[in-house]
Amino acid sequence: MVGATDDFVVWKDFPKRLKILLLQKDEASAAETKSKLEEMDYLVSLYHSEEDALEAISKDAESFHVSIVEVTASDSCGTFRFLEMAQDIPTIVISDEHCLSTMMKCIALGAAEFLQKPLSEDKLRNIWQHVVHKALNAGGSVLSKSLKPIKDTVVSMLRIQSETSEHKIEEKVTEIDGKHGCEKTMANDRLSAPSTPQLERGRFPPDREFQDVTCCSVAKKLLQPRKSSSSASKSVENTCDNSISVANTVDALPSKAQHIAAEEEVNSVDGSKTDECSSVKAGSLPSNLHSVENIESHADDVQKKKSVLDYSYLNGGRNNRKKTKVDWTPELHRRFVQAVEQLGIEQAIPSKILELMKVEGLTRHNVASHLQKYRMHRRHILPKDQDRRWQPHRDTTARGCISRPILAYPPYHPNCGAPTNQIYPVWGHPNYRSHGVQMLGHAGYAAWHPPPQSWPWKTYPLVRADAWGCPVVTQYGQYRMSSPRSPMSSDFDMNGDRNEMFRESYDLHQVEMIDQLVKETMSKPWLPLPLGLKSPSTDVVLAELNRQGICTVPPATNAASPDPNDFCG
DNA sequence: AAAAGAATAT
DNA sequence: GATATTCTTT
Repeated sequence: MVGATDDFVVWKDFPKRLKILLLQKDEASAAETKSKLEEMDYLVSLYHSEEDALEAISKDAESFHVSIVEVTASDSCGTFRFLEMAQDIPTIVISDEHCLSTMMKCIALGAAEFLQKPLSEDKLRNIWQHVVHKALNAGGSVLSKSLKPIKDTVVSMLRIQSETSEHKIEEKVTEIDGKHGCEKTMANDRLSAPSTPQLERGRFPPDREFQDVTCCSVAKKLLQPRKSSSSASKSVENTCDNSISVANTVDALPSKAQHIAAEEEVNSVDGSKTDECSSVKAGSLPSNLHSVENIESHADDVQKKKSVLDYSYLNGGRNNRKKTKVDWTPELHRRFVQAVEQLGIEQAIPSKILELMKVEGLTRHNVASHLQKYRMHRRHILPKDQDRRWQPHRDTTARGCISRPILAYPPYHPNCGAPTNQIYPVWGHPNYRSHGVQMLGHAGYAAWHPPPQSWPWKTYPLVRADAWGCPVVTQYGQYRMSSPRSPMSSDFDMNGDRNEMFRESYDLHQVEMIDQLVKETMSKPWLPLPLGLKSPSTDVVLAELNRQGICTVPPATNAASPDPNDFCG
């Protein structure tokens, strides 16, 4: 729990005592604004000149949560300058002006909002939203002291809400503002603007999807399930419906009984458990599969990332009686396999698997069905593999494969913490293609993503984690003579950025061992290759020789080359 | 009765 | 072919 390590400070009566910098030259109206704000329990520091205001900011960036500055026809430059300088503080511009270009300029310079005078109470009251917005957008490391409690507060409130509604927090948050009795959306991590249509703030990173949520109706519209495409995009795009998401923590999942009770219901008739659109949900589940905490630690990431196990079924709400198919995405399958491995073959029964998987909304039937397929597939695949596995690769007497640690692993690691496919990561099939699911999990798992229409356990090129927990090295992808790196690391490279997480948790020891194995093998070419090591194909050898400037090859070299497709002799 | 597993339907 | 559903067995 992230919150457990950090000090989790909740702002009890937020937004009271929010610190506001007020920059207004006209003394009379400044006093008026100030008193209005103070009535709402905001703490106001009034300045009459940009210099003073800027100085105050520069002295201590933490002094203010939000600033309100007035722009006038006669002096807009000062305001612009302030906006430029005060990029770190949400700034609301107020004005008598109705000049569109002035408004534009202010917004372009980063103003959070442009409010036209006279300032109504409502307009002022809601300025806190900008602070929340800021707090949620600030990355964890950048989060200032003054914003931290606000973020914590928001998280806390959302958590309460989520618990109340018995829902996982998803990435869309509605009903933040009960006062207006309408739904505001935090879709893509933003709060809608308080009072006037809000333009995208120039200071936000440009990669954010522009989503101009300006009023309740729009927000609601955005949250409408897209009914027409129930089968087309069943996977991750929608959140207003039943979702199979990770029941991440015990507290998020009140009781096992409830979980099991819920199991068979989620997809059935009554949607009462899942009051979908008003639910508070948090996506962004990186590999560790936590939910609420991610609001804290990844609030800035929340917007784009989709829960890896966010199986959102269109139309899955109360009206839809038809069960929707479970999309056994790689992540879901990975959890399945992990559960199966953890249980061992004898104990791997649907109910237990389901329990271990901790995937909300998934039913025992779903698991049973998948298990059936899984077993059938295994039955089909395994005999071959076993043959292959025990088939001697040339001469195994000299370099028995069994003595190689990497080649002979205990078939099953109960509760070892790291699932076998984490220890023996595999990577994607060259044809690997994610169908729209952003793989946030362990990169090793990413490779479990079955290439379309195929099961993952038979397609990855390097290491095959046995479906029942006995990973077997079957084939090395590329053998590079010039750089005797571990074949794993060479494949890392091909895997791009997914490797970051992978690298992190991958057991370096294994890599070293393989590295050593490869080195040894290369240094003693007269010995037979250990099982799992494959001699380089003719093409690779020729290419490498060519690369090294050797263009003529004696015929004998060619003749000795094995069939590139035959990895085990 | 409930769960698992197999067979069958979609 | 993948998954749901139904049937049969435990």
